[in-house]
Amino acid sequence: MDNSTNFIAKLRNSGLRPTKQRLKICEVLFSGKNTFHFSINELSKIIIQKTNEKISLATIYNTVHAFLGKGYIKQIAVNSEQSYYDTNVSEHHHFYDEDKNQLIDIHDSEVEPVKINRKIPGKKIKSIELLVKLQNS
Amino acid sequence: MDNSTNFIAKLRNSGLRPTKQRLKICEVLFSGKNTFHFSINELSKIIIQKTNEKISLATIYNTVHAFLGKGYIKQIAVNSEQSYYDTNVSEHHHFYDEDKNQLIDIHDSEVEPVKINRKIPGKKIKSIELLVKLQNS
DNA sequence: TTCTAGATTATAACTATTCTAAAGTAATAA
DNA sequence: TTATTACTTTAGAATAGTTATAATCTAGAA
Repeated sequence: MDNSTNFIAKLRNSGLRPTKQRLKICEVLFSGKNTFHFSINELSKIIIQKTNEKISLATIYNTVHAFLGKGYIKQIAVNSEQSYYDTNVSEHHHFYDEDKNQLIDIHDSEVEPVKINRKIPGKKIKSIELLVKLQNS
Repeated sequence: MDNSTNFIAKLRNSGLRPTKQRLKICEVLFSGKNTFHFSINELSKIIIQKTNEKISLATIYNTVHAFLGKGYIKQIAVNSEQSYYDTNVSEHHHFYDEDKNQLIDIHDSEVEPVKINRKIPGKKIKSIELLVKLQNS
């Protein structure tokens, strides 16, 4: 059973039709051994590099939103210029290098777990994001 | 010595000309006893409410950038739809209520201090932002 | 094979933000 | 004061990221 078979099942199981485009995006996002961060534009370029074919921006946006909804990827709040996404959906934190415009994972062992001693009535915590902005020293 | 005198001195001391618009924005941002969060659009509306006059969006953007540069306010990374700013420049963290689109301060006593046990060569930490996203429970 | 709901696409539209260049104003010096 | 100059404000144009639209296409079911 190769990767593409896996992706077909993965998509079907979560109620998404395994279209050519979605499979291609799965390949790009989930075939490598490492997780990574990307913006929509970067993803578009990676797709062209790796597959020599272009997927329309609209479809990339649609697919990224669908994958977000299914929890395949997550969004990272960095700044308001563009959205960043992460193929690592486990709870973890980030350095953001403002000069290189680059996100770097912070591993659990590198930071004390964040503990919030306050509750907001009627609300539950959806996510905890820690962003450590870096500048040249 | 009233507020506006203070703001004139404040602006002059940091090398910004105390123009009518900048003074007005100072009033709106720094006269109240509480700090608060705002987007550019919200600020524009508050100015109109409080002074019955409109300041052009370009000037508001300019001024907010100038004030950011001088450290009068700080920016908060919430999402990529728009920028949020905070008149409380001390290091503290936030809840973000995604349903109400509202930021809520987390006080120091409500969270353990964040400690990062990792250094990135050639970089220094510029800021540590913790954002706790909330949803209806 | 046919049908249909869902998917893809190019492109238009929209929103937040930045740029431009003309007109206005604060600070300085005479 | 007045004149000069550099900085500021402004409307509106331009740009970038994202979302909406509507026509075409396709996966999956009948």
